[in-house]
Amino acid sequence: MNMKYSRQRAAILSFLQSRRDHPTAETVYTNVKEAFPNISLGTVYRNLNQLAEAGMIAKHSFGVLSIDHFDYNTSPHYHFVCKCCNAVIDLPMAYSDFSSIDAEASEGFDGLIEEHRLYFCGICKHCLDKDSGQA
Amino acid sequence: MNMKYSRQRAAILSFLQSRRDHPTAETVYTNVKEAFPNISLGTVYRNLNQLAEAGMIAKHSFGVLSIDHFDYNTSPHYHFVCKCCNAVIDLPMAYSDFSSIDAEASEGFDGLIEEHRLYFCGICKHCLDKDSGQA
DNA sequence: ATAATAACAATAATCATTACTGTTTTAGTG
DNA sequence: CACTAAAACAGTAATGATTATTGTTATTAT
Repeated sequence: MNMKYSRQRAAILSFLQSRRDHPTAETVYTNVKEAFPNISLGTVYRNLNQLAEAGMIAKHSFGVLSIDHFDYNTSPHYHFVCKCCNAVIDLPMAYSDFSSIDAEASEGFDGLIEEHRLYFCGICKHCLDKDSGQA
Repeated sequence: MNMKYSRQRAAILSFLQSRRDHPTAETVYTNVKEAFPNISLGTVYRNLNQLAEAGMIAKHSFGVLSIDHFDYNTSPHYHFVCKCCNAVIDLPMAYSDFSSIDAEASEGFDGLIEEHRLYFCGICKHCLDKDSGQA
C-alpha cells in the first residue's frame, strides 16, 4: 500500500482540485495531457482509483450514466444529473437532512444497512433555457 | 412502435413474473434457454429493454453494480444491494415516505428535479450468517 | 394467400474500464 | 553519491456488459 510520489498523480489531483464539475477520466486525461503529452489513459484511471481508495477524492457511479465521475470534494453531499446534457451538479441540500434514512430503511429488513446512495434526475438550468428558446 | 407478439418475449416476461430477485439479462437468458434452446442473448436484451420502455417491467441500474437488473414489479419501491454477494433485495419501506424528497432537493437549486434514485448498500442476512460462522 | 413489418439467431462492434509488459522513477540505505 | 527494491509509467491488449448489423423467419392485417 506504499504510495510513491509521481508527477502525473500530482497533476491529476491538482486538475481535479481546480474543477467543480466532477470530470470523467477522459476529461482528466485530455487536460493533464497538456502538461504530460504522453500520459496514458490507463495511468489516469489507475491514479484516479488509487486516490479514491485513499479517500483523497470521491468516485461517483450513477446508474443513469455509463461513465464514472470524480470529485475533489469528499465531504458527503448529494448530486443532480441532467438527463439532457448528462451534467453532474452539486445540490445545496445538506447531507445531514437524510442521515436518519438508513435507520428508517432498516425497519423490517433483515440485513445490515451501511449506507445509502441518493441522487436526483431532471433538467438543468442551462438545458431548460436552451429548450424554451427552441419551442 | 407497433409491438408484435413473440413467444420469446412472452417467455421472458413470464419468467420475470415468477421471480422476486431482480434477475440479470444473463440469468433470464440461461433460464428462457430451456424452453427456447437457440434464443440469443441479444434477443433477451432487446426484449427486456422493449418491455421496460413499454412500462411492463422495470430496469434497475445501480452505480455500485456493473450489471443491470430487471423487475416485474413496476410499482415504485426501494432496493438494497449486498456488497458481499451483489444480491438485489426489495425493502419494506414505503416509497411514499420519501415522496417529498424531490421538493426538498429543489430548494436553492436552479434546475428542474423530476425524480430521485435511492438505494441502500450493506450486507444481507445470508452473508451476515455466513461470515459470523467463519470468524 | 399475400405482403408488410416486426422479431429472430448469429455474430460483429462499441465503449468504458482493467490487466499485462517491459521500461523508467522514486525513495530508502549504505 | 551509487545501489536497489518497489512503485509508476507508457503502450497496448483484454475484458465484459450491452448494442448494432445482417440475412432469415414469424406475425398480423388486408
